[in-house]
Amino acid sequence: MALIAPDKETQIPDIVIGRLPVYLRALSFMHQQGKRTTSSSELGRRLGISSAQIRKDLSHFGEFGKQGTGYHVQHLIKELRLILKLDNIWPVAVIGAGFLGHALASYNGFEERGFQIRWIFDTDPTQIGKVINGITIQSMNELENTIELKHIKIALLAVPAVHAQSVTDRLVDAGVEGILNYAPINLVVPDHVNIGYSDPVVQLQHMTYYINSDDQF
Amino acid sequence: MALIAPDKETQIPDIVIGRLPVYLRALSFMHQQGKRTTSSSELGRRLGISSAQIRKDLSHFGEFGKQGTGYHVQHLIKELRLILKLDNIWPVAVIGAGFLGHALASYNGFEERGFQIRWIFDTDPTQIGKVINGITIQSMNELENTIELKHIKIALLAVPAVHAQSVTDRLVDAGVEGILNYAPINLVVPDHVNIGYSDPVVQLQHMTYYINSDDQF
DNA sequence: TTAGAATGGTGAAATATTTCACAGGTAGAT
DNA sequence: ATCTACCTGTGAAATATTTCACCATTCTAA
Repeated sequence: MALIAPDKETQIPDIVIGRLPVYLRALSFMHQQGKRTTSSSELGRRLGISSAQIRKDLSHFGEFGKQGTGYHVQHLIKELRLILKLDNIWPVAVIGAGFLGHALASYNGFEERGFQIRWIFDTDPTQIGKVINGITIQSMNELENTIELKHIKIALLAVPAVHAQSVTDRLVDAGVEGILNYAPINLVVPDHVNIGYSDPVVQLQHMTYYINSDDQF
Repeated sequence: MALIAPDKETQIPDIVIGRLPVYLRALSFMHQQGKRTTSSSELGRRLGISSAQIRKDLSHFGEFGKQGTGYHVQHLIKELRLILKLDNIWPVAVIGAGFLGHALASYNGFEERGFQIRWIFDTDPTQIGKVINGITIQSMNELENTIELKHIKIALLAVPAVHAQSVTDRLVDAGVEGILNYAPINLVVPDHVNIGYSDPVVQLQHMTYYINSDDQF
């Protein structure tokens, strides 16, 4: 009956959301360099994106710039962090303590960007109990208990492809809502669970389409 | 003068190219499972993509299916490999022998999908000469020479963010045309160079937008 | 004070991408 | 033979996304 759609699902496009972390990363870089302000055109130049797109993207969330001046770097960073729910540190679990799991647990770039690796799980009895970067490798037997007890929402999945789906099912059942999957396989999950994929081969295969393989060698 | 555009830049959308490796991965999985044929709807169900999209995507390259029957898995795999130029193995260099470089060099999933890690470079004198998975770590001093001599086209960039751009410039000058960048920074490269990004934090920050951080803890 | 250059926000237009829906075509069961 | 259930490939329609183009505003310098 309403003349205007009552609560029209004014959803912000996912593709827009996906660019925000990239903007945030570039802005943080600028901030580190001591830059106080920037503009959509400068940001766009750095990222290979049109200035109009940046302005349009940001306009979904409010008005953060000033005409003639541009954006205050620190302020925009703060706003983006808020939008992306990065105002608190997200505790993260790594599943799988192979080479990749080790690399992830050893990487110190998470904390300043909103995440902290706090748990590592593995099945291998010879790995369990070892300490990586201050974190003790736990048995997969403790997976569900720990997730539920600690309210773990985010996991990095670094197990062999054959186990990826079954481990995912366990994570989801226990309450995990975001999984970054490093196994080269597509995961099936309920709608409310967010999956990110990181398969280097998929990205390389995308590139090779555009590269001429000169058969000389 | 031609009535019909002579050679109209009938470019296939990049977004389509980007899905082909995912199709290929799923088809290879099916093949491993012993499946001989599949259909766009089955594939779509597995990947969370509409069947129409899969058919439309493939139709850019030819007619690979049969009405009523679907697609012959092995045949479609072969066609996709050809399209993506995966009929030969691409030799790949890893730049940076930290934890991540180690993990990449140690990963044995590249070869069966078209790539082989053949070189690893690092600046650290205590690392140079060490062998990872059969590959000897070389000095960055040899970077340009080796790239030119071996016609290296693809590199995995696993160096600290502060060095990522300068190393990229060196790679590009030496002839590399595809870079998968693991550093959390945007790279500026000439048009003919393909860049892929792999920054776990960017993907996690994308997810957190959709996850409720119940402040209970 | 004014002129000029730079910039953000934003409807409207232009493109790009996805989905629809259907004309064939296939295979298996009866 | 015929019926039924499935398929693909595809033009057309529907959506989604990006770009355009311009007004209002801000800052700097003369």
